[in-house]
Amino acid sequence: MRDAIKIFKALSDPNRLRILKILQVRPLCVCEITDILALATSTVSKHLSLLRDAGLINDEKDGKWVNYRIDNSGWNHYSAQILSLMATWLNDDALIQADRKKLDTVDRLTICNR
Amino acid sequence: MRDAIKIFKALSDPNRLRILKILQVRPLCVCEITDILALATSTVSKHLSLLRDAGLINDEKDGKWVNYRIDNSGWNHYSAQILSLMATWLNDDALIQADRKKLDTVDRLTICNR
DNA sequence: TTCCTATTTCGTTAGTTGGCGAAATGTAGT
DNA sequence: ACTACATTTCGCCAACTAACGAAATAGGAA
Repeated sequence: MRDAIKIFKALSDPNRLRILKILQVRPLCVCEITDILALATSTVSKHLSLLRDAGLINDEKDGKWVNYRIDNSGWNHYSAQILSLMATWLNDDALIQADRKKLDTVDRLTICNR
Repeated sequence: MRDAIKIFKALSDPNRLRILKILQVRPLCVCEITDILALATSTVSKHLSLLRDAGLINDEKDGKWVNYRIDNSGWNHYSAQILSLMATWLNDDALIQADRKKLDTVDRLTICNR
């Protein structure tokens, strides 16, 4: 039951939903996500941690960046099924669409180190 | 997005998951659920309210009882899909199984008014 | 080795949530 | 109309959570 609760809690916050929806498009580093969501880096880092601990995303070091992406391993028994649902959900949501539009221009080489 | 958040929040609590899992078996009144979960009536009522507001269950007056049951109307855009998932989830969970076993003996005619 | 950058962790604050008991409400039965 | 019963709402409390800034950590580049 704890694995299911973890997933539901992870998805109970609007900003964490936004993170998941933009990561569906492509992998991103913390400061790119920070830029898109306009939150503090520390807040984003914590949100990412909760999503990762729930089995919904994973991370990978890439030079000086840590890239986060959707985790399709399914190590959390329930995550694959939820991720399948989430792929179809909220794609018409105005805020999600606005976030995704920012993906066109977000670029770690220009926004990090600010 | 608020409808999705409502559902995820509703399912983020172990006791609310338990309520949903026993209601999958059959409709129940508040005092039957109260007996199975061993919580205060007021607590159960509040949990039921959250599940109902999320579109996962509905209620119906039945004499002096209010019966709650799974809501298959799908008025919350996302609830049908989550309910389909939940039908297969957690059925092996020991606590859920124990709760469901109590369904064999719970009887509003003997437990209410105590 | 040192410096710089990206990220994570920590500490604090304000707001939210799950539990309870008490009070209020709804209504069936007499 | 009154009583009894089932439920809901309210008020309180303790625990939890999302936000931030500061400090600590990780590690790449020079």
